[in-house]
Amino acid sequence: MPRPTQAQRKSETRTRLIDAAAELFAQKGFHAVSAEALADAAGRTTGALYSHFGGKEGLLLALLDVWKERTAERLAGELHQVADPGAHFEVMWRSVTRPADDDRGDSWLLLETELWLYGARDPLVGAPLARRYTEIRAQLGEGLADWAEATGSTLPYPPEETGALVLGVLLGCALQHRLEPAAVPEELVVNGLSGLLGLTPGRKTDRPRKADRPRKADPRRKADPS
Amino acid sequence: MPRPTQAQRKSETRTRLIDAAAELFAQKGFHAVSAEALADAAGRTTGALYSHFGGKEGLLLALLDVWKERTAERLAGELHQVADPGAHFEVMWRSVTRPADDDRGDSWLLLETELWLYGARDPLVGAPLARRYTEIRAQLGEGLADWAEATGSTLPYPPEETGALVLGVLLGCALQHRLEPAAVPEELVVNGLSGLLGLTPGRKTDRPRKADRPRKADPRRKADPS
DNA sequence: GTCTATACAAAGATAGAC
DNA sequence: GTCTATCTTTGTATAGAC
Repeated sequence: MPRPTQAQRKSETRTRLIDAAAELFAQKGFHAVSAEALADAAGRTTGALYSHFGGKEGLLLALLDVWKERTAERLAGELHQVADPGAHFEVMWRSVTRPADDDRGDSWLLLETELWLYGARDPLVGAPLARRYTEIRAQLGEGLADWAEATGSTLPYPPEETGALVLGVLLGCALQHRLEPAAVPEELVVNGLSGLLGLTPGRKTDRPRKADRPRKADPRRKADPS
Repeated sequence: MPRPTQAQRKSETRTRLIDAAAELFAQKGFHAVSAEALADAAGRTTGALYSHFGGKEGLLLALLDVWKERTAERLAGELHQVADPGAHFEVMWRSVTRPADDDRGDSWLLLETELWLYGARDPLVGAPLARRYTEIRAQLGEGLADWAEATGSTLPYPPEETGALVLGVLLGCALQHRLEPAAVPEELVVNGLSGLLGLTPGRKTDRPRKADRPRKADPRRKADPS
């Protein structure tokens, strides 16, 4: 870009600031990041930040919009290859727990939680955030319903509710995984999701749904508190 | 208490500050609460806060300890009546989503998330927090394993992993519920948890699991069996 | 549209009196 | 142990030059 126009520079500044916000909000949290730190990370100054977004909160809202789009794209991409749900869940789980591959690798869960927390306290953020979650549930649930329809199987819940449960497991397990990875092995989550939807857990192969009970691991050697 | 001793007053101040911290950290978030606001809410001044805890962070750590105990007690209390898991899950779900009954009513999820977020960023908080989650998983899993043993049924996963999945569903669904309560009805969570553990879902309503289910993209209101 | 400089407010933290 | 008073740092936000 030898000659960036004004419009280009403006757009570039917006992007830079939003990216910096995604990074820093995830890493340190909204309130722990100063406007100056954001501007610095974006290679600009606070003046530019205020000019574009009116302040930190405006930047957060803009970030939320971008975040919405990115999530939609990512989900659509991952849901596109409609393999069996087992491999499917594996991909989703990894996309939620991946260490630091791309920019929103490990930060993803942190930013997600940061946004949730902010949204739970401030309706101005909570409303669009709630809409976003609804869209995720819908995409997730309809993807699975499509798969079920294609394979002739049936899901035990309607699509939106299926999406809620799947998203719930992924989120809740990811939170635990972040603090103690060993406590939530990938296989457990994948099997759990399969079992949740009435598919046979522990069996990613073409096993009929209730033919055999899941591998009832029988390590009953825990302390007996009686 | 006509004559509070020094020790009593000291203990009282600690308690007051910790309670205020639980309340305010949940409501506004750690960084959004000033030391003065905490002291005010506790009926003390910042001097007392620094004297007791050395600062806001020390107060957070103390709060985490208390939080651990309270969670353990609460879980133990709720797990004690070993009815069937269905009613069991119902109680747990309600304890996680209750509006504002007692002090840690609605605030519970907020504070929980706030602590998680802080812990994910700061190992000093993350380590004890991780231990706490491990204990919760253990209590949860062993309670269910006990029940399974008592009724002769078998769980598809070992106790700790069962606890991880159950806690995951509860947390992940609670996060969604907070933003959009209608999207995560209680029945869905209870049925989901039952299905997850290999128990028959849909048990609360004596309706067979595949009774009627709206097709994908069917805007018809789903049959709400209640 | 962006930068420099700065006014203004708020928070963290401490010293010393009681 | 607790309070009052205060010091220092940090952050928000804006005004005006380029």
